[in-house]
Amino acid sequence: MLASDPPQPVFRALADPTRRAIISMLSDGPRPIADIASEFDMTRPAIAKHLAILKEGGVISVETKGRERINRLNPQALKTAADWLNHFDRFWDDRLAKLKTVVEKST
Amino acid sequence: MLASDPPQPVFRALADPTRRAIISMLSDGPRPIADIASEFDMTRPAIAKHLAILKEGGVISVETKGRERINRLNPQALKTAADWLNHFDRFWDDRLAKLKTVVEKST
DNA sequence: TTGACATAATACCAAAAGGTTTCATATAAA
DNA sequence: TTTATATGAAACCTTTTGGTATTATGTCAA
Repeated sequence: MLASDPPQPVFRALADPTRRAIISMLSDGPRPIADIASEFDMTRPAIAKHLAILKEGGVISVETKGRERINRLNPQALKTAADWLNHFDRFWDDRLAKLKTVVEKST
Repeated sequence: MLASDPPQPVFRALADPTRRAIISMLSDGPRPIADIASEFDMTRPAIAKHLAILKEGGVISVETKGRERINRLNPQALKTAADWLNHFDRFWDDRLAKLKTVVEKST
């Protein structure tokens, strides 16, 4: 059985390589905008736009701390996309798919 | 450790809801273009463009059969995207992540 | 061989995406 | 209280995206 289509904003957020790089970056811990922007050859407003799209997709959450805004990865949103894709894993890994079913049922 | 960024065309292919619907559709078996287009409220050329993008991403392969062109799902490309996302599963499912590691090592 | 069918190819369009620069605002620090 | 810092927000630009309609091409079938 296939998963129903996941919320569009998650896959939209994943569609850009800069945003995927930001996701990887934030998996090491939360960071403010300017800090993130310093790692890209791109202006800060451009990064801010990417962060806005990541937030729309629920991929990050933002916490204002003084004059800084801390961007924190929200991996649950990534799971939404992963779940959709993993429904196709029966095509590439039957063994693992079966094992996962066992694990999930044993919960 | 995180996966390196996967080929951009795969995630681009996944970014559109129509294309994801086509992927689901083709997971039931290969189909020609007109057949796919008949299930959407959209012209056939529009569907043909989506199929072209799916093909660029390696998500489908196309086989010409007489005057028909059969579109077939290529799940290996989906695995590329799934692999990238699943590297974050330590954030949402430690138990499953560990189990997968065991399974992969036992190969 | 003529006609119907499946698709390709082209031209065109509006809106969204991805970037820039410039300016405004709020907080921290001297 | 000034000044520097971190960010927001607006205006603008170019390219890409997602769609249309129209026309052309190749293949099957009567």
